[in-house]
Amino acid sequence: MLTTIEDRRDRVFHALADRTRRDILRRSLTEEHSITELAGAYDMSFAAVQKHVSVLHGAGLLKKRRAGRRAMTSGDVEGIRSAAVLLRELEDLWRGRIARMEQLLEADAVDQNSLSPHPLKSLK
Amino acid sequence: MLTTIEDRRDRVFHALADRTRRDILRRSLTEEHSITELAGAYDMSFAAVQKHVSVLHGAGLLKKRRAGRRAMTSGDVEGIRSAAVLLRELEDLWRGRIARMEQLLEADAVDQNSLSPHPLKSLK
DNA sequence: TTGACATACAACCAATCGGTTGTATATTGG
DNA sequence: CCAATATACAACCGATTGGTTGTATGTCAA
Repeated sequence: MLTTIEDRRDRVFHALADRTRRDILRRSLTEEHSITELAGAYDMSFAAVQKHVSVLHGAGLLKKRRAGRRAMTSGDVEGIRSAAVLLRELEDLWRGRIARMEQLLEADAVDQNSLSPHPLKSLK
Repeated sequence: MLTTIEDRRDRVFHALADRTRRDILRRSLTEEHSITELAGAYDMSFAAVQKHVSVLHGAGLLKKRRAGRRAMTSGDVEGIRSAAVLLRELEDLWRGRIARMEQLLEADAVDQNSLSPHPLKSLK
């Protein structure tokens, strides 16, 4: 099964796109919980919470550990960091645009007689 | 329309959970594009790309501007930051830095606004 | 040993998602 | 003016999502 960076990003952001899962993640980051414990906090069935835990686990946001008959879940901060890395990359891209705009403004200040359309559209 | 913080987080992470939308966002963060320009980059219909742009716009990740018959889109970094803020909060939770504050917040868990991260199980 | 408990998982369902095609409307260039 | 262009939007479709119930299995405690 070839799972790419983009596949994992899909899964991480999808897992974070549900408030129940975000809440489960919050609880699991502060302390370890069994699924039954977690299920007691929400107005839904045990199986539904179990599925949410499974989605978080599949995204690498939760770690699971067996303790007798209980399945203990705790947060895995690496998955969160992988999402933060992408957001940081996007912000850097945006900052790069600002840098380019400043460069263009300097260029325009030097060459004010150019009648040609703006050279930004030349990509692709 | 009562759109809470958690509603917006749902929309932001959902918008980011699709690689085509992430790519549109990357392009729009570096420079402004019309929807037709964007659509030319992907192996799908104009309408499909139009929907992706709409999802990104609804999540506050894209700004739209009318230029004659063209709809120009550019990235809005504030939406990205709002996602980054949540991730940072989760990391802080993991470090246990605001565990004590969490306890304080549990005192008024009745409050349904943004401070309550999840609609708690109904206590009838 | 034997219920009661905790989990796993399958089957099912309505709603949403990501895509399509088709149609309508506004704007532009020649 | 008029044809080409750019967008908007509705209707539809198969797949996925988020939930349910039901069943099976392993583990603990009395």
